[in-house]
Amino acid sequence: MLNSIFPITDVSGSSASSNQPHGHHGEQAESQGSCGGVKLDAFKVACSSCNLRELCLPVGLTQPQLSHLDSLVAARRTVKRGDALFHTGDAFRSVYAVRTGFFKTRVSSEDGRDQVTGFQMAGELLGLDGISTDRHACDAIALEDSQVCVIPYGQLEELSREFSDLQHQFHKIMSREIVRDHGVMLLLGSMRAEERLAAFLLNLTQRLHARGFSASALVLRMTREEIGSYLGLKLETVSRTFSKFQDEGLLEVKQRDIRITNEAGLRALVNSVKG
Amino acid sequence: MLNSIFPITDVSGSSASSNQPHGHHGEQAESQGSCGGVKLDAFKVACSSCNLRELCLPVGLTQPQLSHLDSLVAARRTVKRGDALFHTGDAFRSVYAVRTGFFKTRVSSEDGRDQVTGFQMAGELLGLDGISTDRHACDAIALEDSQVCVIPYGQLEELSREFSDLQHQFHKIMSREIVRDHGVMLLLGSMRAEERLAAFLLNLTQRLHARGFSASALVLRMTREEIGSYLGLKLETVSRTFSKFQDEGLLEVKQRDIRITNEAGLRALVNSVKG
DNA sequence: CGTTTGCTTGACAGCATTCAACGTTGGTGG
DNA sequence: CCACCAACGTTGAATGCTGTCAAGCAAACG
Repeated sequence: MLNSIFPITDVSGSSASSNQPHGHHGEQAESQGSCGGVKLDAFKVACSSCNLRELCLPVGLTQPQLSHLDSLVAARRTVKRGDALFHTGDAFRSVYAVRTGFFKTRVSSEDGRDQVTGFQMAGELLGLDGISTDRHACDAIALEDSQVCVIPYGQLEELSREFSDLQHQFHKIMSREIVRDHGVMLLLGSMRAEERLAAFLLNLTQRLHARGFSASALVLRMTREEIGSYLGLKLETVSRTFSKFQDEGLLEVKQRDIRITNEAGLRALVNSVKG
Repeated sequence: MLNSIFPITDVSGSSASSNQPHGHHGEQAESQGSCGGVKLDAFKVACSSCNLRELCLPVGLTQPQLSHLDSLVAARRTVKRGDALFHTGDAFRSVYAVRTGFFKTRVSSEDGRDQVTGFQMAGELLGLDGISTDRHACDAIALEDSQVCVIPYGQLEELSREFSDLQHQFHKIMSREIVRDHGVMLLLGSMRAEERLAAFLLNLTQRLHARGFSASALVLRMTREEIGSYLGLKLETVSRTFSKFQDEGLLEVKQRDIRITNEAGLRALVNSVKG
């Protein structure tokens, strides 16, 4: 039933309504060092043995290349739910690969409005915005207790000068983010509330499915307000649209537990949206 | 009056309503070869002597590095107004630097809607979306007769393995595109029509100013519909908003000729939007 | 167990869209 | 040179989707 590309450690057991892990707290008891006030896990977990390597930066690398990458990704960092991995304006030194947990990124305008620009899950990279000006251009906030691999950017550039495969994979990841952003523009610029939410749910389940989770049941890690911000809607509209989908038999909605009961119906609302 | 960072050849003379060049047709009479049905200019114009080098890929490179880049950017391509530089699905082989002219990029959903994702002017790069899947993920359409430098992507990766400065500059350009896209998301997700159009105009004039044009007078290269698509509005709304700005004394609008008469007033409408 | 935070729902208002008509511009060919 | 046509732009009136404001409920947290 689980079409696992790789086994996630400890998928939280027997819950029928969701097969997403709710915590991954087990590993965090490892010995931790500290560096500049942020907690860093001293234990090094090699990319070469990481179960996310088929979704993350190492895609397509050979074993020898992987061992070089291992020496680069020297530290992991734990970020508690609600805390920021980085803030707008922070000096940019590293990009981060989500190892466990869930993040949002958001940008803010001077007059206080803000916009969620993405949600990141295991294997996805954070911080690419910082290359442009050597300072981060958004906030990255953990939506649950999370762990990231710290990838010092200077060393990444260095290593990707040595290995064209790594270089190309890194470029692909940046390019994919651009393509994804354009898909979001299409969504924000031309879709109505129902279409936006349907596209959002299909995108989430597709990504979860690629990580071995159910394609039909999911637990939202974000609030209605955060969904609304991402989709350019108010939280009330998001809530109403969830209720509407439920009335129409497309979903079962219990707060953050969502079960898709008519995927074709959702798809019919969208017909598009890449990324 | 013209705060030129560099002199653009032949800024079209004495027009009071605009100091943007309307064509740059002069150079296109050069001898041209052909390659796969597309016109390629045989004349090689070196990056090292290009007046756009401070805005384009070569930013920050030394003379020796520049001469290497020169050997890479071997061809220029002419694209007539209305024609595509590339289409969605085309094989990705090169990125392109706009030399003269003006482009739009757009993505399309399966059900026919499309969204303009950006407008590109001299010195800006096109085609970065293609790295992700080896196929272009959008259409790039010339909004006026234009000329681009063809930068074979494989060779660019190669050369950027050799020169870290080039590598870093290329990464910066990709990152900047990501940051810009996030700014557009903020615009689409949280701003009202007036704010969107004000932000759009300020962004355009800022970029034109960086290229030596007036910060207050501009000629729009795109239709109301294209502006609307970019801003997530209908063309009627764009038109109405232009009229409203004119009534309020912020602009003088004569079809595509725009003169900003109260920049502070425009700025007050926005207070934000990067990119 | 109470407080806070998040979610749902209703009534109403407002901004942008839709539909429609008319005006303007630039190119083409008589 | 002028007429005509097509594409583009402007404006009005009415509709509708989403936002706003408000109230009540549910869940999470200490």
